[in-house]
Amino acid sequence: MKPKKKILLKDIALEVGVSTALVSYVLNNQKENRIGKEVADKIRKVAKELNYQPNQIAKSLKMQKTHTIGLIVADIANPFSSQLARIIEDEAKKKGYTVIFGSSDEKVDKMQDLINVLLNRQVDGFIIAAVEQSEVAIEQLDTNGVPFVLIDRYFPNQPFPYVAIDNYGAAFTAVSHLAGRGKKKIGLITYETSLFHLLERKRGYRAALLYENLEDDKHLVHEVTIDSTQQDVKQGIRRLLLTENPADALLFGSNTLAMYGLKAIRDLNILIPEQVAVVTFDETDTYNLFYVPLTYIKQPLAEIGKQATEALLKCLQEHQPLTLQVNLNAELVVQKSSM
Amino acid sequence: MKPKKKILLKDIALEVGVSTALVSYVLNNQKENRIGKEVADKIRKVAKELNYQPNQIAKSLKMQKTHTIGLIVADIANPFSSQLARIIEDEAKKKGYTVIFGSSDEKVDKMQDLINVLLNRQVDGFIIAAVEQSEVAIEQLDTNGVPFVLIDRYFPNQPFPYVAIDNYGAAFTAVSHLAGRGKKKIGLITYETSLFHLLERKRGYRAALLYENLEDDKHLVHEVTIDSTQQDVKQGIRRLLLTENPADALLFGSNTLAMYGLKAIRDLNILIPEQVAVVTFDETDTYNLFYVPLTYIKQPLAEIGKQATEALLKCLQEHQPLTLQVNLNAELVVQKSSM
DNA sequence: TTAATATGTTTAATCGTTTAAATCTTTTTT
DNA sequence: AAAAAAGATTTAAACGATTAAACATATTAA
Repeated sequence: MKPKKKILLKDIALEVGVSTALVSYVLNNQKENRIGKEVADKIRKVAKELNYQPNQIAKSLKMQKTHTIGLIVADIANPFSSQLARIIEDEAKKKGYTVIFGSSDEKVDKMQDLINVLLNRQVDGFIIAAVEQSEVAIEQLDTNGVPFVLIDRYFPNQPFPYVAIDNYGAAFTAVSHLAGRGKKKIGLITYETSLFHLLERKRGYRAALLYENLEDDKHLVHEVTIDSTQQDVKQGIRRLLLTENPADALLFGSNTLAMYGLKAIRDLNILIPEQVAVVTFDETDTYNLFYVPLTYIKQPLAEIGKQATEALLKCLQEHQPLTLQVNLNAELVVQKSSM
Repeated sequence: MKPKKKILLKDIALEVGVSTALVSYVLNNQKENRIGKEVADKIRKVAKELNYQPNQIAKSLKMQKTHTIGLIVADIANPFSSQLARIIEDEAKKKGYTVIFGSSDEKVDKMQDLINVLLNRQVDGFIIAAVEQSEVAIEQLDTNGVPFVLIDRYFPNQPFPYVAIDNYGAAFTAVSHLAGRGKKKIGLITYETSLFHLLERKRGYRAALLYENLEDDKHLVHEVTIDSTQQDVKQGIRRLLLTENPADALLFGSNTLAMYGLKAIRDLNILIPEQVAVVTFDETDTYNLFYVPLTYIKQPLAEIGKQATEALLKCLQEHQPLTLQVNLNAELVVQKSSM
């Protein structure tokens, strides 16, 4: 119950009968050749005996490094975010870093707020899934010399480091695949947003339609706001499928959209793939357990998380400038929903 | 590019022409009645102009409080964990705390390691989903006077604070429900573990069988190790369902088990609920999108996360001893899989 | 008028580390 | 034998905040 006394450098110094400086040098393996072998051993022994655990806060203050990185995602409860978080956690731990996270809920001000809080806590760098309208916030980080890597989302005309996928290519491949299966009216359900990665998905979708000589009808695209609900998506499904000339295939722009959309499709008793073929972005367990296994665009989350973390930590440790701008390939996993 | 100079208390003091002490007093609203109105205003104005952001590390060192809590879950990538994480994040933020998380992968040594790392970082307290064999580690926290609250899992014979559900009752209700639907051979797929919450589920299952006058056959229970895979669970499904006298209902002890189990059931072309009724612990979106909506035991995650966080922070802020031991009720959401 | 009190601000120690510079010893070189 | 070099350790100043205690000065009380 009574907080046990924390062992400090001072305690070891006292026990061994030397100065704290010497203890510090020894425990950090510095000035190795200058320090007496016996004293060094004694210090190490006592440190172990007393189970000395350095106070990282004090260390951080002095060293101006916290060995902490800030992770800002849209919503840690979303599997896409939490899977990335797990990878980043592991990668960070390997290098002795810990992760503080926060969810922005796709709101700039929440994101800005998180950045501020984490900066006050002196995180050494950030990994950020940037939200709409957050370019200024990111720019500010950049001008202030705070190291960061963007993941998933990025800004096309900015030199900011990022790791993402080739969203254009992924959407293009998906639509081509559907066209190859004889689909003529391929719909897209996505967000009404200026987020570049989503625009790219739309651009890929359009380009593929053009390439495949398919109709690029405005009515085949349904956009919902980024914080929309089950109902809003259901509305879109109705619009695209319950009409005299319905879409014969659908591409969902995110896992959440697919989630809502599939629920709506099932509730409306529309059959996949007989009545409508379906392809979606992102992978969730759901897609394999759905009554018909779903064709999906599998993002290389492990690769994204790893590259982002590695680059950031390398920058932090070796003081190199961050320059990576990576677009990884996403894999189209073809299952029954688009056959 | 060049790190912009961070504004310190000293800078404000210099600008206003007073001591840092005074600045600190003003910005922390201390000694209010003792401080000259004009100076105070000037200090506040300059602080705002220079956009002063206090260095939390320095503050933490001095105050011996980091306003950070450590969250240890089994795996942040698991929706169960990440949903809890989100709630805890929000609750913590409300009170000005941030969260550092780590995944234990159900391993004691990883958990112990995380505790050590986070303690070194001087987290003020912990929220922990304890793993098997971790009683000693938790006891140690307790004797060292480190505040913590356990979630989901807990130790029955220990006075440690926790927030969990009534696992016995939940399992009992689920099995009763199945019995009420006329099921006679109700199987259980769970982990081979000494984790109390899982034992409670098994106990609830058994008690309900007894209560309903149903056979309590060892062959109806299949246990897999806590780090088992899809294959191991499939094995269990085979054992319980592909036999001359198969189970006519199944209760899954966790979301991961259900995930694996359902995949196996589908792959084996066994029909739910015609051939086997299914109820599972935990909620995931999957369960609603599965070809037949699943009956599941819905844990009040928001309530768990909130109560745990609130209690912990209250303890931290008001220095009250932590005593809560809460078992919340879980709700059985009946859907088609058990009809 | 002097002492006591109230008001406003500063001084300086502190939190637990790190580390450049100083100090003291011993050994080597000349 | 003195000077220089090498070896071992300590001193003391940081890091950026907080805060008890000290210090002025102005006001009130006696």
